[in-house]
Amino acid sequence: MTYTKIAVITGPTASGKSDLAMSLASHFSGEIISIDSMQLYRGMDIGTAKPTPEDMQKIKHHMVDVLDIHDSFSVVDYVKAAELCISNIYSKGKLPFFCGGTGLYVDALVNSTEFGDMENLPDYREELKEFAEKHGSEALHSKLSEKDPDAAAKIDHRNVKRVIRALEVLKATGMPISEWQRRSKLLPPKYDSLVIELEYEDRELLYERINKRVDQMIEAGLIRETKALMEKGLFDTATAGQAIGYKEFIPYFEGVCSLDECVERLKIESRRYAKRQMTWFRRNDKIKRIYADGKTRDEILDEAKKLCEEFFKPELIWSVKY
RNA sequence: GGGGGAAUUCCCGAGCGGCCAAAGGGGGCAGACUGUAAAUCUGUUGUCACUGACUUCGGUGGUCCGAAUCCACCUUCCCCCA
Repeated sequence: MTYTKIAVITGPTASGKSDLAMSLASHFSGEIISIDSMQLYRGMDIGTAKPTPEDMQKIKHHMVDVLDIHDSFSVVDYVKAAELCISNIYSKGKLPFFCGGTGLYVDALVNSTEFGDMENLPDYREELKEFAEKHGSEALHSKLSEKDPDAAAKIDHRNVKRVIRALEVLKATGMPISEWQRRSKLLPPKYDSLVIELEYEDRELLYERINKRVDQMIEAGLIRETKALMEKGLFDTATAGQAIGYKEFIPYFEGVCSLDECVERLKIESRRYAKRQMTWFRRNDKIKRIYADGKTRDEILDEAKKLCEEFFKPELIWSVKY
């Protein structure tokens, strides 16, 4: 039994995964599918470290610039669209290389998570949110405990967002979210995937890269970009406005903080994000981790190439034949 | 030159005789994560032989049963008058 194969290059922000993915895609005649929740949005270029127009000209990129900042989006939407990209790429005789650091998206894709068909219930969400504000998060949590004790046991009562989601799923589908999760885990994944994580063993090295990249973003015109997005209402949006790289400048525009203070804040937020990403990937025991410490681009590329060659062996023979 | 104020654990900052290894925040570290995920949330953060012991609150010396807290001197910094 052979599955469709996909390669995923992931890792914390500023680890150098885009660069690596570009090289791999060009070497293996592949195309890149971004697996990043923020590069989806048009106009959010510098702040999301989006591939440059030149990069995108060299190698075809999917799932970049597909949304307006006001569009809402979810993992489910992402996976659906990405699956289309995969078959599209294979139909051209090319190989799909995912590249990005959104852990939830990576897992949903790789595990073929079944989220269930449901409509969101924004009014119900709002109602629950108000309930929590009025009666406290514990009161909301006990509502969940009555109806879905398994989910309640896993979610901290202070994590109101999650509690609301669990209640919403129950109301919308009639089935507890814990049951959805249980069933989803039983389903076999649709794809055979190779997940490579690029990381740094020495945290300081990564943090230095992050700091440096933020400085480069500023030089590249991040403030201008933020201003333009702000005028379009970025900070009133549900998803795009959460991106690290823009909201950190709000105090500067409001005149509350200096630019330097906001830049420093952005660096901190980026570092902390990188940490969360690494925590996410660390629990994935199937991941192939490459430590970049002290290695040249070519050395890293060689390591990744070997993994890809082994993984895509049959596909590569096939493409040589024709 | 004279007068006043301040020095606290990685940082900011509370404490002003015992309940102080010292509030709170930041940062760090660790973790969770199944439809907003660059989001949301949790734990931890002096050392060790860790239900106890030891070393910390600018320095030195003192008062006291007992000091981060009181006194003296010293060092550094800030403010006011000159």
